[in-house]
Amino acid sequence: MRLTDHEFNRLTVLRHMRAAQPVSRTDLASLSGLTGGTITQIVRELVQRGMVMEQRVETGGRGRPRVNLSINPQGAYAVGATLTAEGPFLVDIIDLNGNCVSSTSTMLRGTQQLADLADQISGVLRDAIAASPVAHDAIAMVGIGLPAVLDNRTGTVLMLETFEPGPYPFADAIARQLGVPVRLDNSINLLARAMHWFDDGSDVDDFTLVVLDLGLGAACYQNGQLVIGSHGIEAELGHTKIVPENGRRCQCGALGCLQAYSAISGIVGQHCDAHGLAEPSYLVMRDAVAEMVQRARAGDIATQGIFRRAGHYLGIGLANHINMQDPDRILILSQHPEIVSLISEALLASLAQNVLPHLWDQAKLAFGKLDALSYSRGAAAMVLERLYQAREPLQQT
Amino acid sequence: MRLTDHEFNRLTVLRHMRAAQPVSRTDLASLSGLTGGTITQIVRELVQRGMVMEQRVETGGRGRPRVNLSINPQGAYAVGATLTAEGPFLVDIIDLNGNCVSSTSTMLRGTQQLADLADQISGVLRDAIAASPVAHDAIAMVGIGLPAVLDNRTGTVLMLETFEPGPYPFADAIARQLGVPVRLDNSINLLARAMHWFDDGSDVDDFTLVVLDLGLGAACYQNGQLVIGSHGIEAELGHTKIVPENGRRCQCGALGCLQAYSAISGIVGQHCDAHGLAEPSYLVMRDAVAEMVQRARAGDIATQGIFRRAGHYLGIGLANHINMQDPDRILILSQHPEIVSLISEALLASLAQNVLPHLWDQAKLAFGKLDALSYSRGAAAMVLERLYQAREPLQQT
DNA sequence: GTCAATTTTTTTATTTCCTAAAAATATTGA
DNA sequence: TCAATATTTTTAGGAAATAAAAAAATTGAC
Repeated sequence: MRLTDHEFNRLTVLRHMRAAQPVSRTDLASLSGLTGGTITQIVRELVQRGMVMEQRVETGGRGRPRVNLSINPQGAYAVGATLTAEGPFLVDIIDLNGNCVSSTSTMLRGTQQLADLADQISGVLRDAIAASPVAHDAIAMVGIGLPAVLDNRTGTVLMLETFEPGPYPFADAIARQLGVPVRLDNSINLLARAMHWFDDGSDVDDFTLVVLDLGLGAACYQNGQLVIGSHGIEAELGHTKIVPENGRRCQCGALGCLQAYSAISGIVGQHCDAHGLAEPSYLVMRDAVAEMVQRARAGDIATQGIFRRAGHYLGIGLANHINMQDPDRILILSQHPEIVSLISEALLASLAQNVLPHLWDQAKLAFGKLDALSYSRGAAAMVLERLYQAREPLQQT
Repeated sequence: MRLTDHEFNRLTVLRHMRAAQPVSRTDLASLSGLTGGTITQIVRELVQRGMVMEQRVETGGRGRPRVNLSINPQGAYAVGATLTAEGPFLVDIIDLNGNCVSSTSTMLRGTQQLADLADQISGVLRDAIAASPVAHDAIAMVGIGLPAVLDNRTGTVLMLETFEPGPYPFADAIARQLGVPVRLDNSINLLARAMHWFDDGSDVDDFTLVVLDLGLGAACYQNGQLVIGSHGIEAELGHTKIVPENGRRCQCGALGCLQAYSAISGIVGQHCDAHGLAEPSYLVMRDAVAEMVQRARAGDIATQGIFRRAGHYLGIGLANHINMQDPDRILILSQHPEIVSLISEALLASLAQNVLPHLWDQAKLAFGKLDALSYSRGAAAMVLERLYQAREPLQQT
């Protein structure tokens, strides 16, 4: 869906305001390229809706003093929720600056019915909102992230592992029970949204986010927009093929997937292969890799080799992506910085070797720590983007 | 550069007109979602500019008869030119329907100076236009395709093999000498533009074009726009890495590139490796591969193996792309259908094996023949797109 | 033949939203 | 007190969309 010029301008103004806040109207005009009159008009609307605050400023110089504008964190709240791979369902209530006001984690009852899952989630959300200091009608929208194949425009879940296959109108089901609009997206897309909206990514319009966790996923922004393939699926970096012959078997059934070498599950899996152990379940995978980190640090050559290979192959996978797409920046996120530090040397060498010379610049690459809140912030970012596009007032209060 | 709403609407109307011509205003309104009044206004401008013709229609039914609209092929002409990998410089003059009016091929004098190349090209273009039945001032614009790294917004060449490195303002240099606006793009991007504007791709807004020739290239359309990375380089499918260890050396210097296995140069190269021959030059590469085709057809197991591997690896490379980007369609073009038919079985098997099940559908894939005119049609398409965005009259006649 | 019915196209009134320029506002320093 | 100055708002004007009314061009029934 193409935004109208006006929607686009409004979003531009808000994005500049977020990045530069507090900032005057005049500065916003020069940042955005719009005229002062237009800024006045757009800002007036945002102030009336309670999303933006004004604040006098004593400049000391001559002339009419500027009025600084900033996002009003209390202007509205978004609920960001995530179903994690390991089970707990996280609910955070986020203000307009991306700060968390309240946070809960709930273990859901096992089920294979998407309808049942939606029911449970509705209940958890209702409780979380009730228990929070935020009034129910100050919640503008709910954003939910799922590790699923889904259509984020309609909020329909197509495929969620261990559940009966969809399509199921997940967002609608929850919205009906909760009485608040609900938006849905894939977990990794949410992280990318969080980067783009709240973090360093906010001034970068073309970047790729790589998440090195139990699995390996990626999401791309291009021209300031999340790239969504024709099936609405995130970039499946983990299932690109790195080893063409006799590769390791991946959970997806294919052979030689990057994930089977460079994701945590792959790293642990290779270790188990070498020692004739059964691969541990997801629940203890993090413990297993922590032990491998110890070994590698203690000088275990074989284990070091596994990490080195993980870095080398991840470099190939990323190089392939860079050669195809030429993103401006790449950000690798992980919950486990110690893993990143063990693989980064091989990764950089592999990138330098495999990316086309014109396309390679080390400054492209950055590493970051993934924390549980990022998902919720992403869900909130998705909601904010939607809110800012809309023109209705936020609250009925 | 974001189009304004009006520009976008104008382009939308023209695209629908092209695809459905001849077509009435009313039908255009429902196709485009715009109101009749808007269509009247946009079409009036296009008719005044001479780009669209009206034609009465006897419907037989009741009511005011519809007036059919179609693109006026003689409304303007675009020059499409290409510097081919093997040397000849092709110049075609193309009408607004993409049909070729006049065609020349010239061998340029060898040089390493981009300025010299631009001079030669200017001369050839001037002669080609003079020799054609089209008046000089009916030429609205010149589009040139180069197998180069370049910035297509500014018409600057950054890197063209065997030439001194840029940046060099190639388009400006030619435009100054010729007195006609000039646009530049990468050759493979041009092919994608030709597909999107003139051919089957015109109703598909997300597709990937793969060109299997001496090298191996690709270009992607997403949301009806050519995807251009942050360096303006086309998707370097040929330099994605398929063999992670001890792969063949590629012209780019790296090891294990897809191009070293699945491009014609790679196919011939593997044959030479096996027989201890020196790799032939680009000029006789096509003869060499033709001989290999004969051998394979005659039952030579080793040669068949090379083609099979080419297909298998191309399948992996494409699967990686599909898993990352999820394009709606994939079109594989080649000048040599016989090569495609030798590799297609292995290619399809490899795709079926390596693409994630949700993303795979055989209908996605199509094969086509690449003819020399396609490049020029692409150059013309680039020019037309630009023309349609502009609002000045086409000609000074 | 005339005219009601019908379909297509154009016109008109209205709205939205931008820009440029003028006006208003709010402050400091001479 | 007011000139100077910087910021913001207002105003007038224009581009381009929509919805609805009007106009145009034809057929078929009587």
